[in-house]
Order: sequence, then C-alpha cells, then structure tokens
Amino acid sequence: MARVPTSKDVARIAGVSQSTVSYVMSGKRPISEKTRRLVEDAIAQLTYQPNAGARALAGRRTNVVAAVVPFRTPLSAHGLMAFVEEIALAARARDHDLLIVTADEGPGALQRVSGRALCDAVVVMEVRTDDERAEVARSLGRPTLFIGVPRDAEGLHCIDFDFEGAARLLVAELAAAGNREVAVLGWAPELEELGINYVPRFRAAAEAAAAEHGVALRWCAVPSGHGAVEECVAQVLGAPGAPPGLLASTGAQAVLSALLRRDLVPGRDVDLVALCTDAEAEALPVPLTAVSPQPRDVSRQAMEWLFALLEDPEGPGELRLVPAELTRRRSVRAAG
Amino acid sequence: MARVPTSKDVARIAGVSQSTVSYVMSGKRPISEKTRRLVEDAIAQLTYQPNAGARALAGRRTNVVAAVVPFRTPLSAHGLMAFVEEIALAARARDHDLLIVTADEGPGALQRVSGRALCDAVVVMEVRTDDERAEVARSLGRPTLFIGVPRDAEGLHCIDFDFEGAARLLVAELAAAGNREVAVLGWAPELEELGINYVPRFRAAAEAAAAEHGVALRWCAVPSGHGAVEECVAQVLGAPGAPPGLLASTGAQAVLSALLRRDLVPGRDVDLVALCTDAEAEALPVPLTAVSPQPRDVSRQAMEWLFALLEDPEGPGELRLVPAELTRRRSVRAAG
DNA sequence: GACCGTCGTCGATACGCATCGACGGAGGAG
DNA sequence: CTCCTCCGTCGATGCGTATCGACGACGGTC
Repeated sequence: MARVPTSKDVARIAGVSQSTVSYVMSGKRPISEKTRRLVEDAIAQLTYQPNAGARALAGRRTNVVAAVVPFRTPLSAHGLMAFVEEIALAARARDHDLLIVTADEGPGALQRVSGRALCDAVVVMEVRTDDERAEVARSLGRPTLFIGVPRDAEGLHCIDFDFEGAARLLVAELAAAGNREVAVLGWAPELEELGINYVPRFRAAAEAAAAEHGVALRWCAVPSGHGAVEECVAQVLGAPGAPPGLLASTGAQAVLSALLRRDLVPGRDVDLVALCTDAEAEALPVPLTAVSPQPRDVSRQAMEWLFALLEDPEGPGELRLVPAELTRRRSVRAAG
Repeated sequence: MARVPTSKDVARIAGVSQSTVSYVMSGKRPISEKTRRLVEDAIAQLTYQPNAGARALAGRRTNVVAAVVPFRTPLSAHGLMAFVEEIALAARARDHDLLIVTADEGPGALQRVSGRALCDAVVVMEVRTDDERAEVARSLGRPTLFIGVPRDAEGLHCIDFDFEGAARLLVAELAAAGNREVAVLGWAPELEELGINYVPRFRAAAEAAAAEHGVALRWCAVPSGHGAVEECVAQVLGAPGAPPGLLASTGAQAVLSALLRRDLVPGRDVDLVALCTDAEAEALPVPLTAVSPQPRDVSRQAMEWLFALLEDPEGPGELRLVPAELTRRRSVRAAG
C-alpha cells in the first residue's frame, strides 16, 4: 500500500523545495508562473492533499468549526436540520469543516473541543436563560457564537431571531383584524421550565403588545403529546361570545387541523396567525399569515459573524437580532 | 493571555520527562503509582488537554469519524436526526468526535476528509443504487461504512434495515386479516428516480409477498406535497367493493388523518399497517400495527462495526441487515 | 555474592507543514 | 559599469505528541 504523499514528495517531483510547495498552496509569497505550474502539476499527479493535523500543528489553525447541537430538542427536527445544514454550508464555503458535538455533553464539550484544538471556533445552539456554557465561553479563548441569548450575555457574541418583534407583529395583526381577545397556543410548559430563553421573551412581548392594543391575552401552554392541541383549542373556543384570535407559536399545522375539524376556517370564521417557516405556512390547506423564525437566515448571519471574529477576535460582545417580518396570507379576515 | 499548556509543561511540573506524561495518558507502558499521581496532579492543575493535531500527526489517529449526511433528504427529518445523534453518541462513547459533511459535496467529500487525514473512518448515509461513492470508498484506505446498499457492493461494508423483510411482514399481516387486495401508499416517485435503493427493494419484496399470499397489490407512489396523500387515499378507496388493506410506507400520520377524515377507522372499517417508528406509531390517535425501520439500531450497529474495522481493517466486505419486526397495535382487524 | 530479568523512566526522533531569515539573480537608477 | 532594490526560492526551525531504544535500579536465583 502506497504511503500517502506529502508536500515533500510534491517538492521532489516538481524539483523545488518543500517550502515552495507550501507557498504555492497558501499564496503567501510571490511565486513565478513557471514554478507554480510545476508544483501544481506535481500536486495533481500525486493527488496530494495536505495533512490536516500537520497543518493545524504548524499553522495553529484547524479549519474546523464546532457546533453544539441539541438533538433532544423539543423543537421541530426540521428546524434543527435547517440550522445545521446552513452552518455546514457556510463553513464549507470558507473551506472549513464542521465538527458536531451533542448538547448533552454540557459545558465540558466546549472545553474539550477548544482545549484539544479540535476547532478554531464554536457555535452554541439552543441557549438557555441560565446556561453554564456562557461562563465557559468567556474563558475559551476562541470565537464563540451563541444562537440564543443567556441572561448574562456580557461579553458574549449572541445572535437570535427577534422573537419579541415577532410577538408584537402577530398580536398587532390579530388586533387590527378586530379581535378583542387573543389566545396564544404556546410552547410546551416543559420548554419554559427548561429555560429555553425565547419563550419568556416572546410571552412578555406578546403581553405588552396586547396591553398596548387594548386586547385581552390568554397564554395557553400546549403540552407536548398528541391530543393536547385539540384540547387547548376546545378550551379556548369554548367560551361564549366571539372566538378569540389565535396565535400558534408552534405546531401551526396541528392547530389548523383542530380548527378545520370543527369546521372553523381561518380567514372566514376565525383569525389565525402563526410563528412558523414560510414553507410550512404555505404548504398548509389554508395558507397562514405568519412570521417565520428564519432558521437559515439566523445561521447564515451567525456564521458570517463567526468568520469575521476569526479574522478579528477583538470584536466586542454584542447581541444581534434577525428582524421579524410578517407575511400576510389567507388565515386572517380583512381588517376593519 | 497564557499559552495553552503542553505535555512538556505537565512534565516540568510533575518533575518527569515528556514521554512519561505520554505514557501515563496512553497507558501503553507500566507507570509507578507515585509517578502516575504526580503526573495526574500536574494535568489537573494545568487543565492540560492534549493537542489533537499533534496527536494525529504523531500517532496517525485523529479520533474523528466523518459522516456524510444528506440534509436535502426526502426522508423525515426526525429519522435523519436519529441517525446522526446515534452516530455522534456512539463515537463519543469511544472517545471519538464526529465530523459532518453534506452529501451535496459528492464523492469528493470522501476523498477530502480521508486524504487530508481529517478522520479515521467514514459513514456514508442515504446510499443510492448507482452511487459514485462506492467506487471511491474502495480506494479510500480507511474503514468506510455504508448505511444502505449500492448495486455494486463488492468489497464494501454495508448495513441497512431489512426493508424486504419489512415488506413481507406488512403484506402478510394484511393478508392474514382477510384482505384480498393491498394498496401500498409508497414513497414519492422522485425518491425512486433518485435511486434511493431501498424503494425498489421494498417494492419487489412486497410484490413477491403479495403473489405468495394470493393477494392483489397496488403500488401508489405518493408525490410529496400537501394534498397528495388525500388524493391517493381517495383514489384507492374509490373503487367499488371492500376497501383494500392499506400499507403506508411513509407518512403514516397523513394517511391516518385522511382515513379519519372520511370516518374510516383503521382496525374497525379498514386495515392499515405502516413502516414507521414505534414512537410515531404509538403517538397517533389510532395506534398503528407497524414495522419500525429502527434508525437507532441501524446506527448503533453501524458504529459498532465501524470501530471493529478500525481495530481490524481486514474485515471482509459484507452486507448486514437489521431484522424487521412487526408490532401489532390497533389498526388491523382481528385475523380470520 | 555475582548475574540476570523486569519494571519504570528518560532522551531522541519522527510526524508533515508553515514560516522566518537568508540569498542569488534580474532589473532599474545613477 | 556599478550599486541597490525587489522578486523568487531555499534551508532551517518549530509546532506538540507518540514511540522506540536504552538505561538504571531493584529483586530474585543459583
């Protein structure tokens, strides 16, 4: 079995020194056209590929980004995958690879991948309000980007979707349609207890917006489990009088199904707005007026920022929000 | 900012040589209790962690497994995540990390992660019948495990769920319940065209089993898209006479919803069996008699095999199938 | 009491690449 | 024609670890 070719082999074949090969590959010193061609031919001939370990050792750069992924997330699997895929693509676009560690490993995972120099930078997903990883990240010595916002974000680089803006837009839309009451079919109570930090942020903003529009707000945490949505919807619509406007912060599809099953068509008999991706909103039997949490945009911006930090690690800690936008479809009656 | 501690620093503090530190960590030579303690204390004091690059360079082992993940899969995102999570867990259980590359990168990704020595072994998911990666894998020089089976699997290590066995079990169950006709609501036609290899395998086995039981089989590829399932169900049930037994090879939930919407309760009015995970089968309003494709079992066994190959790379190419098992729930009427 | 084997440790080296300083040659300025 | 500059290349070194051979000390055997 042939040994794997090294840059020294390339150098020998091209008739140059090993360092020249290195400079051809990195472009960090001028190289004559002739020499470049010789080296490139030799590289092609040997199908030479630089050894990542040696590169990391000598160059102090691994060209690897690590991502802490919460597989056991209560979120939609699709949402998670969109994040991860986008992160992987962004990394590859800059000639980096992606190392995945599970969130269950806890803060130790950060110390491991960073301490062992397995990566140059880290992305942390599903940040909780009290997240031990916040403290660890500060002393990590590597660019670290949080997707989500811990309570003490001092000095950290955090990015997140603007859940508060989303809450305001959605409540305002229902209020403008004439609803005097808004029922939020919200995330499972477990999620809130877990400390997933956007739940309280969304809720507080929704309540503030309701108060501002002079609308009553009812927050129904929908437990996970199959019949739960059905029950909540029944409960919410059970009261006498006009049905409230509905805001599905998760599981839009299930809410819509529950309504249709009672022959209530959003946009005709009730108003329904949702926090869900555009793809989901459009695929449903009744296209929903919705705000999309933009997982792909969030990831893309996160990675852009992360690579900027790799070039200038002195970037100050900061919170960036990806703005919420409402797309009107057919699940809300005309205002007025 | 303090320099990252190295094994040399540990050695100095412990008052031993660097090689002794190395032997303490690897356990490859006997070490006296006293020395071991000195070294371990020094390691703890410095929170020393070995540099992965240097380790890979010197030891020719990265302790990283790469996985080629098909993000753009037509499969359920949940299914994919289960695979990836299980692979990550199995890797960590053996002190390895997981590098993710997207399937869009094609065969080049294999050559890259292997050629650059970014990993010790590779897992390839969503194998197609004509998969260029099969050829590449043969010359990779590293243990490579395929989850799925390419047409030319000669010399490759492939593992997959026994889709053929699953088809036989499911068809047999419907036949035993007295159905004279079976309609398979199958994977989207795109999937088949893509060459995802288990689709034809499942289909052929289903047809053979139907013939064997003297049952007519109707294969309906359900296009992806929202209303498609509804349409297919309508079409299948539209014929006069007793409704056929239904086999949902994907999207069990949608099929069940479509039936319920027509007031057909599986287990009472029709028979429905599915290929879906146990979790899904149990969470539905009518618990389904089903065969689970066992994503977690497949991943676990794949990783077990992969690590065996890491210790003995001479293991012969082979196809291993994870057996199918049918779990009876309440969606099929009593046989007879 | 001399000898041999084992245990525990050390020093040296290799791994493959990036980078720094140095150096020879070509070209322009005087 | 000479001196100087800049371009292109080379040799040497360091990155941090694993591993090999060697060596001293110790205990047991005859």
